[in-house]
Formats: sequence, C-alpha cells, structure tokens
Amino acid sequence: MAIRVFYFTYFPYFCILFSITNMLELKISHCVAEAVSQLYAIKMEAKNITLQKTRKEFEGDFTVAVFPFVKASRKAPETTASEIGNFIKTNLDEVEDFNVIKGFLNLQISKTYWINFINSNNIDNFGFKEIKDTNPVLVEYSSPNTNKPLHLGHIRNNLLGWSVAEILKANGKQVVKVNLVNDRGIHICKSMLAWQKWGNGETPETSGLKGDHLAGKYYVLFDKYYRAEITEMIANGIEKEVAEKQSSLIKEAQDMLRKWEAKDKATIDLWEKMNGWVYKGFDETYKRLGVDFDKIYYESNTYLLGKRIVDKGLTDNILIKKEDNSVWADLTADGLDEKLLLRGDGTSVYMTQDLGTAELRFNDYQASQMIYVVGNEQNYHFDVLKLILKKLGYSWADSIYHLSYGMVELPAGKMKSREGTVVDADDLISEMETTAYEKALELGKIDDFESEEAKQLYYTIAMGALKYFILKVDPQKNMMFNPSESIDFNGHTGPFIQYTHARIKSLLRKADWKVNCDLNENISFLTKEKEIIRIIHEYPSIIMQAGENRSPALIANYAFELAKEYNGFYQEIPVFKEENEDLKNFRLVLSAFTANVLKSAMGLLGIQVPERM
RNA sequence: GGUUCCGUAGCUCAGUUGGAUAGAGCAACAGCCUUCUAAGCUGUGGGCCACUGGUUCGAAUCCAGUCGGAAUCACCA
Repeated sequence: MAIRVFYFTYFPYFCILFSITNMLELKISHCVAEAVSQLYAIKMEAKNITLQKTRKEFEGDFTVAVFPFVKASRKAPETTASEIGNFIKTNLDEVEDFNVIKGFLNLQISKTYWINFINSNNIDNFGFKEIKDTNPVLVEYSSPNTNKPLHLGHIRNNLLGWSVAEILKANGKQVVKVNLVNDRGIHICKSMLAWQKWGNGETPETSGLKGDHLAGKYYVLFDKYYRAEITEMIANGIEKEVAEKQSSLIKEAQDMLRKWEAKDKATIDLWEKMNGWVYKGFDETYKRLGVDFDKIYYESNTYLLGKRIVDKGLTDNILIKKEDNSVWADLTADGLDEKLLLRGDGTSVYMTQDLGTAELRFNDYQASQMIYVVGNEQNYHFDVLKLILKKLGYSWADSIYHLSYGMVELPAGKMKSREGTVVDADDLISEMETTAYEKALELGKIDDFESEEAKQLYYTIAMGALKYFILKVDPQKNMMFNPSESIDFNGHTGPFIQYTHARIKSLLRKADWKVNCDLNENISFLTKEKEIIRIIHEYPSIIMQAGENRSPALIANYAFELAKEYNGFYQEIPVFKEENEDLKNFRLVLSAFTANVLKSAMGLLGIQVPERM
C-alpha cells in the first residue's frame, strides 16, 4: 500500500505520513483537533479524538461526541457541537454538512467523496497493503501429535493459524507458516507398542483406515489394556500410583522410548512406518481444511535442543542446579513458580525443547515476530517461556506472542480423547458435506449443475459453514459446539455470505455488464446504497484491526454486516428496472464492489465463494 | 489455596481504544416468490449486560470486592 504525503491547506505544518486506509477518519480527527484549538484554545491530539460511525437512526456518516470540549468552550454541548461543525464544514471539503443532537456532532460526507472513493478503489486487492520485504513474522499452528487423528479442537487451531497468517499478509507482513510436529515421545511409543502386540500387521491398506485413525486406534487400545492391568493390580492390593508406574505395559513403552533414543534399528523402522501412515492421513485432512505450511519442524530433530541454552544460563548464574543435579529457573520474584528445565539425569522437558526451538526458528528466519497459535491451557507455559528467554538475555524474547485461543466445548463439557467424546475432524467435514448435499437437493439448487460442479459446491458450502462457525467467534473465548444441532446454513453463517456473493455474480452475468467505473457524479444515491459504500469504505481499517488483534472474527463479522446490508438493498432496489443508465451502472458497480470485498474477506478466512449456488 | 481468563435475550454469539434508546442469528409467531437466485427480505415478542460499590459530564466497556464457570500451578506434551 502506497504511503501518501498529504497536508492540510489551512494548517500547512500538518504534513503527515500515513496510510491511505483510514485517511478520511484521520483528516476529520485532525480537523476537530484544529477546531478546538482555534475555537477554545485547547490542545488535543488528533489520535485522542474518538470518531465513531454515526448510528443508523441518525443522519450522518461520522460522529464526534463533544462532551470532552464543553469545559473549555464554556458553552452548552449543542452550541459547542455546532461551532465545531461549522468549522469543519468550512475547512474540510469532504464534509458537506452536519447536524447536532444533544452533544453529538454528526458529520455528513459529500457525495463527491464517496463517488471518488468507488471510482479509485474498486480493485481486487482493495484494503490490502503491499508486502514489504522485511524480516518475516512466523506463525506456528497445528502442531499435532502423531498418535491420534485431528479433532475439532485442532480444527479451530488450524483455521485460526492459517487465517491469522493471511490477515498479516494483507497487512503487508512477510509471513512464514510453521508447523512443529510432535512425532516422538512416550505417547507415540504407546501406539507403536500396541500395534506391535495386537496389530497383526494391520496397515491402512488392509484395514481401510486412514493412517492417522489407525495409529489412534492403537493408542486407544494401549490405554484400554493399560487401565485393565492397573485395575487388576489394584485388586491385588497395589496402590494406584504405584500400579501406574509399575505396570508392565508402561515399562515396555518406556523401554521402547529408550530404544528409540538409542536409535535401535527395528524401533526406528516401526516408528518411521507408523508415522508415515499418520502423515499421509494428516496431509489429507490439511488438504480438506485448506491449510498449508511453509516449514515443518519435527520434534524428533529438535527435542535435544535447548540444553545448550540451559547450560549457558547455569554458567551465567541465571539458572540454578539442585543437589539431585536437576536444573531450575527461579521465577518466584516475578510471581511465578520454579520451573524445571533439566531432569536430574540430564534429560530435557517440554520447556527446554521450546527454548531450543524458539532460538532455532529465530536464527532460521531472523523473525521480527514469532506467533504461537496454542490453546489457552498453555498460557502459563508461554508466560514462563518468554520470561526465561528474557532472563537469559535474548533480545527477541519480546517478539514471542502467544495467540491463545479458547477451548471448543461440547454440551457435555471438554472433549476427551480417551472417553471417546471427541468430534473427529474428518468425520465432521464429511458430515458437513452430506448436510450441504441434502440441503441443496431439498432446495432444488443443483438441478442444472454438472455432477462435478455440484460436488465442488457441497464442499465449498460445507467448509464455508464450518469455517465461518468457528472463525466468527473471538479467538480468546471458549466456544460451544453442539453436535446434535448441526451447523446452520441460514442466518449469521458462511453460506449466507456465499449466497450473497453468488447472487451478485448472477446479477452481473445477467446484466452482460461492461465495467464502467467512471461513475457519473450527478447521480444521487439512496440511504441503503450509501450505507453499503460506507461499510465497504471501512474494510481497510477492519483488516488493520484484525491484524493488530490477530482476530479473524473481526473479518467474519464484518463480512456478515456487509452481506446483510447488501441483501436489504437487493430486496428493495431493483437494478434492471432502473431506466437511468447512470444509476443502473452505479448499482452494478456497487454490487460488483460488494462481491469483491465479500470474496476478499472470506478469502482471509479461507472460505471460497461460489459463482452460483 | 495462588495466578490467569470468562459471565450480554431461551440458545449461539457481536458490541476495538468509555458515548445517543445494548445488537445480530437461531428458536417462536405474522407477512413477502406471474418482478435481478426465498440458502433471501420485512415485522412482533424476548435484557437488572452475574451482583455490589467506585472513577466521570457519561460505564456492558475502566478500578475494587462478591458470587458463578473454565484453565493452569507435572521431573506429561
């Protein structure tokens, strides 16, 4: 996005650089600041002046609440607002009129401004900033374990991570999408051991199971036998805690982990074989979800990292060693606890590895920021991670940002793999497709579709519904998913917005319309039309906010607002019946612009919009 | 018990840095297809913004406390 130099004629030393995206708002803010300075001799920073959208029930486009100025003006709020309004009207071309209600100054933007806005911005990448060639932002997301298939919680993670990455790109950031695959450890050995013991050589091919589901099956099987063994041991009078540690199964799994770490050939072969199945399964799910990665880190390569960092921390007396040789970070002075970094036997823990991988990826990319999309159950972990890195003196510690998102809850509570209450990702996507198919059939939507196009449409709508359902919720909040009430296709949903887009496209096809973006300035538009323009005008600033807050929800709710407004227009105002060619052209341009922005916004969420549905 | 996050309509959610009479969708009810796609539009009903106090011209929003829920405080990841 080009940075534009701009200055006020009446206030020449306001020669400010800023992005074009919210130029109008900035101009108005500056003008208000100048007004109160000249009228009441008070200094006010333009950025401290709150400019809001005028509420629908009042006339105007932007509103300034003048209450903060009445002390200085020593006049009634109404008078103060009128005086400021007059100042703005005479000094700012874009503002053609104003009205005052109580202490609220409602400004009306000139038609010329809106028309120029449409004429010069109706382009494909409207609202996007040009990507600058600087140090990239890393976004880590997904980060699955290779012992079980993905579930609804992972879906939220993947959709969030992918979308946030796209939103950052739209904000001009260079982005690297990173996945850190947890492919080793005791939980992986559990699946391996169970398969070895009870699998009879079963493979994805022989079983017809997707590789990740096959591995998950044996993970569950391990747990079943493990619990049975413990139950039996308890019956024989052994304490539960003791039984859990003495169980022959867990000992075998631990033994397998030791063999893996010793690079025992047979163990490594088995590990590679089973992980291979899982990756194939994951790839399929990722593809259906439409997410991708620029770089995949494997924990089997990184799990030994971090020890060197810890050693250095010891030498520098930042970390402490206890008598059993374990190494700790004492964070009690910062209100946190002591954190273990190396066990007495010198092996590392999760935190140690994360210290190491943070340094690794910083060095790999010279990242300007490292975002971790990880559930809010790990808030403490990331607080500690940042703090330790800071204590160890890494300048980039502050560039770590934990994008913490809330859990997906079921009516029965949290999802638990072992209790079989998880909503499987693959199953859910398939169910959504079936629902989309049934719905389309019921509505007679696909009667003239080729089978391939119809199939594509079910997928598009199914994913639109699913992705929108998840992304419209503020990331940091927990969200509820009720499997018995399938995700809606009407109302505040993805398909609603997709439908609006398809409708516009149909309109444009029928119009056999040739692009004429040079709108005639003499047209007059109706309230509904102006409202659509105003919403479109907001898009660049919504992208910025979504980037700053790392929140696809802002984009999602914005797209709904625009689609809803457009549908109202579509219902009430006919396009083809309009005899005035300039007006007809304007409505088509407005429709096309709306379709563009809907497509763009949904694109940031990873949602396709169909040409017809 | 300590720390953090959350509490808005029957349900699911908006409400960005304090601003006008708190908004959508779903569900319920009543309308709108010889007219650009009815997966749409219009209307009705539905609220002590958990509670109490404070800050100020003004609080769902900021502060403190209370109550309710969640997460976390592992030599698991």
